[in-house]
Amino acid sequence: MAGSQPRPGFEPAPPPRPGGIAARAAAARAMPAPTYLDNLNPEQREAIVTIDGPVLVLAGAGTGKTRVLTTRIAHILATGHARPSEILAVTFTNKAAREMKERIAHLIGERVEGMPWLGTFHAIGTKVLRRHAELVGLRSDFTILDTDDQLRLMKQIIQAEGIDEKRWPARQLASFIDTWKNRGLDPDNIPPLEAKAFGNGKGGDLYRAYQARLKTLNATDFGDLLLHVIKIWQRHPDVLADYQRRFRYILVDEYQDTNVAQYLWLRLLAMQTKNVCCVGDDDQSIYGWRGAEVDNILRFEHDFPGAKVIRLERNYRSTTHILAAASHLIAHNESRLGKTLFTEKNHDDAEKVAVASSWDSEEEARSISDEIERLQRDGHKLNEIAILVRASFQMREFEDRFVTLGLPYRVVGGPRFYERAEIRDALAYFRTTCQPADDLAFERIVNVPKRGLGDASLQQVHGLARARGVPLLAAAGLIVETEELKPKARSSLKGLVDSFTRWRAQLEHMPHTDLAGIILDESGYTEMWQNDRSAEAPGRLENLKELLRSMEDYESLPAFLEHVSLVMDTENDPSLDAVNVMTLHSAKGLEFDTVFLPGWEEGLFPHQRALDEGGRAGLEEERRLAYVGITRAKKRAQIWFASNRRIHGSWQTSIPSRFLDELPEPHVEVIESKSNYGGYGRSRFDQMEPFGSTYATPGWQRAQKLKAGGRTAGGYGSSSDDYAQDEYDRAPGEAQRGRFGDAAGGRGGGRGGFGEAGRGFDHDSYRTPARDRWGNPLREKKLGGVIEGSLVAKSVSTGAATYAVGERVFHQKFGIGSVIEVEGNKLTIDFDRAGRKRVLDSFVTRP
DNA sequence: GGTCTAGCCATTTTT
DNA sequence: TGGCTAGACC
Repeated sequence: MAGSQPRPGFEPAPPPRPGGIAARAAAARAMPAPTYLDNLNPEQREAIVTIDGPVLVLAGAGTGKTRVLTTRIAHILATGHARPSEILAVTFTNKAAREMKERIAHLIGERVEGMPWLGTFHAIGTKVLRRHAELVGLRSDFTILDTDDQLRLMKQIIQAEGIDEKRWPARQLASFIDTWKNRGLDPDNIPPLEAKAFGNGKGGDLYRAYQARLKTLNATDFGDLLLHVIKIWQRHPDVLADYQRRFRYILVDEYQDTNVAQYLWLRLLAMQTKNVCCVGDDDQSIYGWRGAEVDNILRFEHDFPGAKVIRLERNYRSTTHILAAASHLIAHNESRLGKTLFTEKNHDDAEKVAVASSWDSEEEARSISDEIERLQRDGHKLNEIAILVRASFQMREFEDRFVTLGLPYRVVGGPRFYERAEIRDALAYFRTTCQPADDLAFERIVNVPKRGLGDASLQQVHGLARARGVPLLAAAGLIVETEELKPKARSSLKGLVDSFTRWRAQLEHMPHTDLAGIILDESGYTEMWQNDRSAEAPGRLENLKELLRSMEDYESLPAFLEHVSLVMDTENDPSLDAVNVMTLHSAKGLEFDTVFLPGWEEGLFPHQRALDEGGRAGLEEERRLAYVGITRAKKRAQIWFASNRRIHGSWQTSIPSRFLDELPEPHVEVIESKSNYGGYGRSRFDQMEPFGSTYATPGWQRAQKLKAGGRTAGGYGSSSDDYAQDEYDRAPGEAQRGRFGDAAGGRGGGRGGFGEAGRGFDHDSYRTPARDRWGNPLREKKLGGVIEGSLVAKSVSTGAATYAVGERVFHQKFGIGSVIEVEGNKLTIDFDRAGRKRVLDSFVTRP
């Protein structure tokens, strides 16, 4: 798990006696009766009890996947087949790992503490890599760069290669390299054609240069956490054998999301014992675009001959209608292993899956929030309601609406705590303190707060660092002893260098939380935000406090930094009752009583780009996304589409998603539009050109139906865009109304009018004005990048030339002069025009 | 070295 | 439409 400290050495497991008498006896004492096997269905039980040999568990949505995984672990432990430290359990997200830990703890008690190898691929990769870092030319205290650092590094490399940054943006290179790493390719074995596809054929070289830079920085990116480990295992069979022996049982969650690198990683480990259990659902593979290989799951039986495949199809989550809708839809996909979910519960009185339309996206937001208020009045918890969108821009209208209504909501996903500028700045200070060689961190904060250290000064430091082959901080330490920099820059840089020296000295002697506070205060960083008059400054200070608080859970600053680089998520406050707003992607694995699925329109869902770039495979992945969306619902699912949507600022007429017609009639109820605009397409309907008509046709039929029934309702004022009207609508005392059609008629019941508009508005707990989210995101400070091939670089001699007293030398800034004194690499020179100066030898040349 | 403005681009996201 | 970036300008 993340947060683990690098441990020196590798403790090999004592002689294993799987299922031995002693082991069983010990287990029997701790675990008198295996109650954990109660209340399981036959398939689940089989998936749990079949512990030897390869097993693939195809677990449909809501079939108890996590339960199987955790119980399986409990079973392995209880039967004495392995000890906690001999089980490797891999997940994709920290959240999943955390949940699994909790649930195992619940099952078997405290012994979960002894499961050191339960974690994400990356956390486990880090742990392995720290033990063997030297085998790939790193030190065990390497840093893990995040995407922001990577990008800056790539920018520097692109510049250094003299490539036009505009034509070849660093982002694109980052995505190339990411893709290569996902596929387990290092610079030496990328396909030549791909290597040439970037930067005038220099793609491969840039990748190589990037890796080289990482090594000198003693750093890795996320991909390396897997790749380096694969390399180590491939090149050092003895090391691999150690791990193969250690991990008697391997479990993998969300197997459909593994990429090639992760697959290779797993295969190396599992080769020996073959006790590998992969749990996944090919129908929920929605991460193909970031390298996930559905093939891994489709090929499992081929890769592990004799594998047992167990299907979990008994669904415990949703009603018959919801399951039928989802199943019918997903059956339109061709590449799948095939599963059919069913439920044994009787849902006679359950609601059918609702399909509704609106005139535009604004009305969609209004209608859905009306419906949510209705549910709330009927006693439903907001926490049990979710709005799942395809793309995050769709959230805005909902947020606006919720703010207007004072309806509590939370955005799940979104910008994360550790990605906020102030948090990253603070972390950069801590990183530089712990890791004086962390140039990227140093660069980030060298002029934050402003210290008058701009590009020009930084270039000097960079030039020297490169010439000497030392980190920036060290170079800064050297340069401030000279007169290279302007006096102002020099003294402020000296101040910073001295501070870091001081903080570093305190690292050992002071509680790390105290030190962190001192660093932020002494550096002037806290003060910078205190003096900032902008609206977000208080929030940022609060975030910094929160950062210091969260540090208390870790034993040292380095331990905390490791945690941060691997765990980028923050928990939402579940105690607050609020509507959940998120993308379909981030909804995977969650469930809610009621799910709203807005924006089912061609081009948005399925997304045009998925179709353009992915063809049929792209369409199928979109369909799986739809499947994921529907199966999140326990009791109620409502699908919406708007006839008009604003895209990139201009209004566009849209066609209902083809997925709508892939739903089964008997389980779907078409809901009348409440809008007095007339539901789908009164006027627009006739205007619509059959563009993309092959796709449009199916949706057409649905559109006709909706048109037929779409104009009836229209409560008063429901169509008003007018804010005042809106508030008026909210006056109490409106009569009962039917389920959907007249929801807008008045939001009377529960919430009053004006006075309560802000009720439950807790600024700390959920997002307030939508502006905050969209108008004020993480503005990063721009720091001077590295300038290669600049004037400075030219004036820097590469070797450490030595000069003799009396020798004539040339300095870029001060001109010609005579060496007066030589003290190591520091020269005192009488310049003909500039007078006597102390400079570093690498800044002068022989004329 | 900081601020202003024109031009570009615009799914999905974890580690 | 609007947010972000790079480069011009003060």
